[in-house]
Amino acid sequence: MSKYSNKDRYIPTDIEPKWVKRWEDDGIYRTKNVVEGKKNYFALTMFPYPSGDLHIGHWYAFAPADAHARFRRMQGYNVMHPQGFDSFGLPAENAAIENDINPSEWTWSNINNFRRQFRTMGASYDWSREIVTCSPEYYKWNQHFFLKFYENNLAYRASGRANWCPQDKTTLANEQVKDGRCERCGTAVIKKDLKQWFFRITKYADELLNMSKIHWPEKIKLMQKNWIGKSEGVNIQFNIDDFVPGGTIETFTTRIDTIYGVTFIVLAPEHKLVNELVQKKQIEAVSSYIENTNKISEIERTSAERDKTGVSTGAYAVNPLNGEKVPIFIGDYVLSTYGTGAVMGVPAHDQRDFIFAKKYGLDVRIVIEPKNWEGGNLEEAWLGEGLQVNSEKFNGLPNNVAKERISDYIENNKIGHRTTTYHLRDWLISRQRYWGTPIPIIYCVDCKIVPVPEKDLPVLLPDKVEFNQTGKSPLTENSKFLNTVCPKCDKPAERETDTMDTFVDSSWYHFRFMSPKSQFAPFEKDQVKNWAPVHQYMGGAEHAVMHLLYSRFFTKALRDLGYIDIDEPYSNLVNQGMLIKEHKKISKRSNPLNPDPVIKRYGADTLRCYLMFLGPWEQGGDWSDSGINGIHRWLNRCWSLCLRKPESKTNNPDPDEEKNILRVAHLTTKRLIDDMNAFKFNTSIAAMMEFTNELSKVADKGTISKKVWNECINRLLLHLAPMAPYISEEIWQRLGNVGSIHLQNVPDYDSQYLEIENVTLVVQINGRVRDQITVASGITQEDALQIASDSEKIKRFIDDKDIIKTIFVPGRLINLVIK
RNA sequence: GCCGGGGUGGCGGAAUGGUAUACGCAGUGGGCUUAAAACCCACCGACUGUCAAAGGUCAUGCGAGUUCGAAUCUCGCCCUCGGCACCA
Repeated sequence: MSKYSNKDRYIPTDIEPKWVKRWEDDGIYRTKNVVEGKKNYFALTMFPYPSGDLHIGHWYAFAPADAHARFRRMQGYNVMHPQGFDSFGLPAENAAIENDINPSEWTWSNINNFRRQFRTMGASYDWSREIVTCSPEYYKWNQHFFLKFYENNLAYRASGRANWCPQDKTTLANEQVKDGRCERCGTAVIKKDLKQWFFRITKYADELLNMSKIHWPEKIKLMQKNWIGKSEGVNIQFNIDDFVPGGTIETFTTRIDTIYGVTFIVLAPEHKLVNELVQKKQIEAVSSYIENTNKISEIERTSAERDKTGVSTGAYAVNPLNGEKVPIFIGDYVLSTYGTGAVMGVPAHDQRDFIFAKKYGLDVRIVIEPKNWEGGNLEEAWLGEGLQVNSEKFNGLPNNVAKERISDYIENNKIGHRTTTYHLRDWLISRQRYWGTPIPIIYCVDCKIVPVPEKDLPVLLPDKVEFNQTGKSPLTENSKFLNTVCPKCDKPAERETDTMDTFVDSSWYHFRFMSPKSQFAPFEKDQVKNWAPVHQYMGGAEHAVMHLLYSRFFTKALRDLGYIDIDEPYSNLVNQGMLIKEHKKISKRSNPLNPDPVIKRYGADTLRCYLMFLGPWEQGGDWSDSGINGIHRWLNRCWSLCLRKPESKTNNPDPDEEKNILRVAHLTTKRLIDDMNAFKFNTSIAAMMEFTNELSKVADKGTISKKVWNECINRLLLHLAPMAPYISEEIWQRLGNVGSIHLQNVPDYDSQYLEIENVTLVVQINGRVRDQITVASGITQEDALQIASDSEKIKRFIDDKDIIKTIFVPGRLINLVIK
């Protein structure tokens, strides 16, 4: 028989389920919209897609975020920390195709599973605010916004070459193509000509570049800036009247100062003037070149390492500044989607043009004088600054001055104009898939594009469809859905069968949490006033130029449509890093890490704390199977330390020991508050461990009074509560406290306790530590020098030497510079 | 190629101009136990030194520099992990 009954031991599996139920019954995490005397604080994590199970990556994202939200709650904020499910999307549909199950059933069963597993985690979510994007109550509002966007020219339908994923059989937005591959499945993306729906995000390109109102990691802001890719330059027209009567080729350049160095023009093979320009003897070469271009993959085509190729059209264009005729080529290194789809070739000052010119024996004419140039040929393009040469009346000007003068000249003579181009494209939202929000549009032979009237929303997604994988939306084959009547003329008409990109769902979900049950509006204005913008957003960096960009766009669009009056969705953003295991990526097959056995063995508190302890959250961490033992041992120590029998405490305290333990206690509080504010969970826990180590040292010595001891224990528990909600609550209750620990306030520190009488001063000789002396903390430099030079260890060094300088850092060190 | 994060004991990591290696893991020795687990105590960068110590030297990717003093600041490299990449 064990000395202790189970009642006295820390058995996580006994206490954890009990508290989940109790917290839920008492509704302690239910958030009121307004609480007198408290500031609102909206803590949000990027909501999950409900795949099979809540895996360790979810835990790593959500548990520390929950601890932070709990910490803010205990600091006295009225915290809303909601959770929901981003539940439209391909996996459900793919599961349906593979296993012949209904996507809706599959999704809802996963959601139920997630709900259960989230409860195990002990997160402080307000489940009464849960939202599920695949429910009609939610996606109705996607449709509503679509219609508003359409009315206000923020949504439009256009045909063009769209990114197409042959595996997922749908189009993709530019942001969802990474390295020429589908961001989801990694399949090489091809181009397909299709009529698609777009959101006009480019309207906000400039405003999206302004990030003065968001406190986000520099990295994310930079990624967005690069993605938007603003560049200022000039569109200039080259006359091609000899070949196309009255025609011109417009090229975009950021280097108009190099206009006199143009020795050729290159058009993208898709450029609309190619057919008109191509000369008889070049027809065959040009068409076979275009054919080849269409054959190669997008990855290959956009690879920078690839040879630059092209073919002459046989036509010439006239440089409007010097009247020179230059040959026109087509080449696939010129992209039809950027600028005007045509570039002026300046081999002397652009490396790509240089390579192209060398390959096809074209002239290289220097117009900006390179540094140390002696008139010889170039080995590579000169990209630096310099004075204009070979540039007629602009000769001798610094090129950045010439840039402005030449631009003025071009505008005055109406041969072109200053312009700005962006890498950012409009957001393609059509998806040829079933499991998403139906786009609320009807096509009528007479009335053309007709929006579904607001009163007919939601356009419900039909329950049953056939998955024939034709590359068209499965809704196309559901005649009941497809066939309808025109709302305008009542004649038979057809519905749009594409569904929306699921990033539409997540672009405004944070607003829905504010009034999740609202039936007559997507969200209530009053609640937006109470809660927006999200004070603290937390999630992975992989969404930098997808969700986080779309969401900012949506906020600005909704503002302009009068729904809200804020400019940004998320004021503060923190990205967690990646969790790896024993130096390798975690993978279901090769390096698995399933949370379930961990919880069974150690409990959720241990798992939560270990995830926070194993490294700095923002940088990611390395899980070790043995490392978790340390956290479990520590929680066990906390348990026995806090629940010691009162007999072991003394009535004859030692004032010095008490002073010291109170100093450590208050120092722990200071460290904890600072570290939690900075999301440094690892050092927060280390601080608490040091505190428990100190408490252990004095626990049996009988030098601490009951009063001081209890003060320390309470302080420890209140700091532990956000990280380990179960064990702290259990101990709190066993100690006879009334009310949940999670409704208490975090104690502050009192700096009077931090002061100490004596400090250890390091004595250095020439910057090297030679001794340590204990002195009064307020000691003067003179006294410190006296004590230091009396020390035997120091005497050895300074005998027969001169002290030429003394550096004194109060409370830290005294450094003697000797010669 | 460009942009960003990072490189510290056997391992995860701490310290952002002032005692490098906090905290934890692993390891070693001891206690408790019939035994094991658990738990408790002590030690734990390398080299040198000693019966033991005291002490000394070296060490934060590499090389220079600034400073009384550098993991921390500056310059130049190397490695690694992310992101972007023919954007005219």
